[in-house]
Amino acid sequence: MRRNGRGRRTRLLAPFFERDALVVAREMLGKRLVRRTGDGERTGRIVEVEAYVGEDDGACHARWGRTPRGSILFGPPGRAYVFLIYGMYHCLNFVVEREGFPAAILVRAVEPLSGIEAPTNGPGKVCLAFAIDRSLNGEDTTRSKTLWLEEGEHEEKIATSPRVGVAYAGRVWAAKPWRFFLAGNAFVSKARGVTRGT
DNA sequence: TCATTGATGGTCT
DNA sequence: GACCATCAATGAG
Repeated sequence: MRRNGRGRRTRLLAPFFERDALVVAREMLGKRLVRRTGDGERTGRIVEVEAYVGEDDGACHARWGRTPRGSILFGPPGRAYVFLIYGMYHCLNFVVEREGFPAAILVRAVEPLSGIEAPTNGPGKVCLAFAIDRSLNGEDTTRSKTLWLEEGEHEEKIATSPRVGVAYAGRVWAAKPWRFFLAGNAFVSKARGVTRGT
């Protein structure tokens, strides 16, 4: 477990998130996702993410501008963006880049470390296993007592592929290699056709 | 192994 | 009214 000089685990703060989305996406791999509830603490290593970048990105929820749902994306970095998808699952993102520029990193898969009993190899399953729903939308993870990221490492190589489930975004945006995952990690999602990367 | 489908409700034009 | 950053179950080959 990575700890700072006083033996505490090190939380990721605004400067980490307030950078180029693709850089943050890569660096989020291996970091520790922490969720604290009345049931105790659940933690896991992030092994797969996707980047959604700007109003021009045909797959980003900011593509219509500042709609009620997407307004969180325009806010300060480090906040959680949680939305309901297909009427029954939630997706967890971390808002990145400077305030005013809409971008977020989707957490697609996690390797369980503690307190986890359900599978976490997919964005909907991560939210189920970590008890994450829309009540956490807008949560400031740089200060939150219930949801945040901590420092962490990985030795695996980083692989990339197009993002999953965004064919509607058009040829250009759907083809962007903005899915990042740890090559060979058993907890990466089993999305068809895009599980192999470089 | 691969492709297809149903569940289910919020959010968009 | 159509669509969707998902998932598990189903059935064909």
